[in-house]
Amino acid sequence: MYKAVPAQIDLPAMEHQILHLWDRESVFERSVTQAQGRPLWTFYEGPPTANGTPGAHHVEARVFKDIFPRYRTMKGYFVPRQAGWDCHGLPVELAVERELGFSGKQDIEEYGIAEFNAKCRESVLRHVDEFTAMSERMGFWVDTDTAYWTMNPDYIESVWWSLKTIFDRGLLVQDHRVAPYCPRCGTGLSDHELAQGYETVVDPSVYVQFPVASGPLAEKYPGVSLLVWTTTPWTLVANTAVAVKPDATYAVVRSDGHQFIVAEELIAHVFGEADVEILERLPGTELERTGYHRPFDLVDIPDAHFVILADYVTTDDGTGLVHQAPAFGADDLQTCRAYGLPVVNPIAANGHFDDSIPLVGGQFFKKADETLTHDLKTRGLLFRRDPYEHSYPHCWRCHTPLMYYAQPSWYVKTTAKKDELLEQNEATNWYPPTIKWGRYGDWLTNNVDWALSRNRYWGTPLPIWRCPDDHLTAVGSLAELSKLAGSDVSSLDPHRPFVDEVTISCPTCGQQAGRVPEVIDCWYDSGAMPFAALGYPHRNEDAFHERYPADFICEAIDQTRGWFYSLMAIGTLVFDQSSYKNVVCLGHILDEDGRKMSKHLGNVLEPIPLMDDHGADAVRWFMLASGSPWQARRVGHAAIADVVRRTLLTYWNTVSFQSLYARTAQWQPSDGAPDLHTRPLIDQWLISEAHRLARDVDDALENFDTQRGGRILAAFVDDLSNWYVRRSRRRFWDGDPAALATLHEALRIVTLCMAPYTPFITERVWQDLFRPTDDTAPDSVHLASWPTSDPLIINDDLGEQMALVRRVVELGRAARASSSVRTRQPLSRALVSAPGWSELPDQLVAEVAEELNVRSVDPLGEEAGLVDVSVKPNFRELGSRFGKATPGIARAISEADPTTLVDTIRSRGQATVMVDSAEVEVLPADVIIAESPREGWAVASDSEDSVAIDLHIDEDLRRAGLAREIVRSIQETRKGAGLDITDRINVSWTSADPDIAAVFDVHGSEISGEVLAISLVSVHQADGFLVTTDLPVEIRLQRA
RNA sequence: GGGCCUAUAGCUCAGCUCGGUUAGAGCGCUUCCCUGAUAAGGAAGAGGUCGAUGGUUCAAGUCCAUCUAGGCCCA
Repeated sequence: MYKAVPAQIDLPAMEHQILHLWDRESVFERSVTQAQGRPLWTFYEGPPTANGTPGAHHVEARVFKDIFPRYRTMKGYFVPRQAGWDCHGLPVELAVERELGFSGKQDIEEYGIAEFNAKCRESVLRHVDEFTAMSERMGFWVDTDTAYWTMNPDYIESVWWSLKTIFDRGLLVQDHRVAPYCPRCGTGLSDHELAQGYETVVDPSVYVQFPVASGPLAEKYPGVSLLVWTTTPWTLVANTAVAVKPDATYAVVRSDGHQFIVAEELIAHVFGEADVEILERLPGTELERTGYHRPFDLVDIPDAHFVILADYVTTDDGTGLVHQAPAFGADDLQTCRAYGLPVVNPIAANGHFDDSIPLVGGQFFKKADETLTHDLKTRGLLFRRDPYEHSYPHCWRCHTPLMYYAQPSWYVKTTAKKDELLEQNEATNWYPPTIKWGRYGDWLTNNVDWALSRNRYWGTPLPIWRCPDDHLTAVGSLAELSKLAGSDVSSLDPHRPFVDEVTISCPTCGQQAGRVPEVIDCWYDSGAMPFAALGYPHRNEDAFHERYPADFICEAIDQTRGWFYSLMAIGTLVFDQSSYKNVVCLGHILDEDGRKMSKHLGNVLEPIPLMDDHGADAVRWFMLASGSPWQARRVGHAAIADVVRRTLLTYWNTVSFQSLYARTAQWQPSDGAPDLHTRPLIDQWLISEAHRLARDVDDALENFDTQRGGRILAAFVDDLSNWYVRRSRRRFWDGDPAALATLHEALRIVTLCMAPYTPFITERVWQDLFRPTDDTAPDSVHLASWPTSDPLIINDDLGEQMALVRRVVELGRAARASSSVRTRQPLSRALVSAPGWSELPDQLVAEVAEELNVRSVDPLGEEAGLVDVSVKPNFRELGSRFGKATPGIARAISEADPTTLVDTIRSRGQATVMVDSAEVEVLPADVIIAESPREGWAVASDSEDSVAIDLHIDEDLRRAGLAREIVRSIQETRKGAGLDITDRINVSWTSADPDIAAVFDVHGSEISGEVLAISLVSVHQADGFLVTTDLPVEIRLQRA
């Protein structure tokens, strides 16, 4: 027997019960272990940074990381799901710094690196628990027991091995470059970190006059100035040169009594409405070597301050003259080096101007903008100053504006492998596909070397040792290090500061070598997880080769330059093959107003409260099926509550309905049921649709399309509830085994198909309906296989016929609604005109009659003279045959007499119309024929179908309507009295109205049957429940 | 400045791959119906220049180009 399934359900409470069930019966573990030995389907879990608390966007990614492994497991694959935690990196350090109230690296060093790193480790452990709790609550099945931690020594050793491999290939090098640098964190940032942190800010943009000091122009135009534009006034202190575009035209102009040199194209941009007189035009090349007075004379920069040529200068913005500070710009450095100019950097590593510098000494670089601008103004050198809104890179975690800063750094030469990377990308399936050549491909095409090193503490130490003669030794494991060090360090914590204390003798020269001070970018850690998670190559060699590359990874779109890149880059560099084949790339989650969720705005949706409000299933369904996963989506309580109402509760109601009537009838699935072919057509239809469902959802998930699968599932649930159950209710009341068996099977299939989407409610249903009634059923829906779809059972013709039935019913309902006759009132007949109607089986015609409450439904065509015929051209057909002539022929068809045209086409199979005095043949397919009845009918039509209902009510019909009204009133009273649907009753009635007496006389047994009355007598009763009705009758009922 | 995405009803979104003459759904609103799934269900109504312009075509929400606005990413 089924378990009793209440109509009302508290979804979140039910989910907590299911969580206990899974835990008690180790369902997840069994779902994995029972699949061992089956074909492998590999999923890599991208490790969340164990820093801070999880948000709604984490839920999004995890829903997708869950559904496909569940689906593949049901499809017979072995899908190991190893969790992982990204432990290292700046975010963790920053959180700890905040906790300890530190303001920079100096504080950390005073505190002690060992102690600081111990705090970092603690912090990681704390946050991991929150992620684990969230994952469990949402039903994300991932194995946390075997989780990889990027801070574990095994993991670090694997990372070392890969770095040594890259080093040995000559692709890991140290270089001095201008790179983005966070002065607060005291470290450079890689390009993909840079990508995380662009913020729109308003900076002062200043136009500064640099008086010309030497060269021909100085003599010709005394007092003329170069007009230079910059958005980083602080770099003016280090001004070394001014660059111009060699092939651009520059102009000497006079405005307001002053003379300036500026790019001709930009005169209007610079001077606006002001009067400008052009004194001379000259190419950029002629400005070369023109000397000028620099704006600030604060630091010593010898042999500098003249105009140089550079191709990268543009005349799109500013003045066409670009200020050069080689310490603070990659382009600047390259250009100035070519002219042999010195590189002077007045700013210390902490981002503050050197104390010894006048005016700005000790100031933070950004803060100096104000001081310097003010000073320029006082000295009359500031031509103009505008606020300038642009996006400027900020540190992705601490939000400090970055400086481009010349610094030594270690690089992975990814540019040397660019072609291979592009090749690997070519072989990767992106969902959505546009990412491949769009966002990600574009990024790869513009690839720059990976700035790998960080001058920080809590990270994987760069495993390179250097001797006094600069011989470099890369070390691939602790065992290797032991050998080189001449002492056993195999149980050493490979983190700083311990590893820093290990010295080796240089294999080249024998001198003592120490480790370089840097740690590495934590994106490298996570990108190394395909092998490092298994400790490869030091351990698990077979497992690694089996599981590489992954069949599937999934993250949000912000990872294109993050994890998606680091995985592919490391895979390509180390194994010559990317580490994933399919990648699902999700859009961001926005708040209800379409804004990004952020702590600043206070619009962050906390995942656990959200799931405790609506249920994890609802949140999951929303993420998977509501809107397009690739697109940024708005999420809010209203949208999720809608999912519950529309999909989950409809499904649940159907289950509850089935349970109620199966239990009432003492029916169980093992009782057997009539052969499908002998069941009513609607049963055959439902089973056919269920098999179609299994096929189509399978296909959608095979193609990573959860949205399509969700749409199909939702449509099926709607069919199930609002058509099959609605139409078949009476059979359930009667305990018809065919109906019960049909709905049982349909529910089984839809439950299995929905299980990967909404694992909780489907598990509840499995436990209530399927597990108790089938000894062979697995203990959990998640231990079951995907339902097989039998192509022989899928009946397309029946599907189309049922679609027609539903279309006609809809029109019929509309027709009835347009009249003032209630649906409860039976009517004599409806007439239908629709293509395919005449072939419709009687059973389906009967469905229409019952649904519309009419005694017969007939084809409209039989009623000659009753109908108006209209003919419309079928453009699709005409267009393909007649092309340009289509409009004329269409007009001719519309203007022809429809009755004659249709008669001719029907009798002869074709007709002719006159177009420009030529005859054109019209075939049946060229026209759309619609028929509708004339006066006296309620009619509704759409393009091709129409339904007409005879509104004439005779005595018979009227009394049948009264009987229905009496039945309805009694049912209402039964319900109000709290009777069970199976309770039998005694009914008594009295009425002075002969009409009412006649109703009871003719319809008495029908009424009794409907309301489960064992007696129906005409006597006056004083007790019992009084039935409320507008009819002139007093009815009372009592429980029998 | 570059790349990508988006623009359809008051709101949230389908439809566009593959062009066809009445552009759909849900929510919300109004009216009505049904009621043995009932704190459900159904029907009707109001609500659309399918972002703009130009082009291709017999025919454009759909294809092409340009533009505008918003978003994401990069310079």
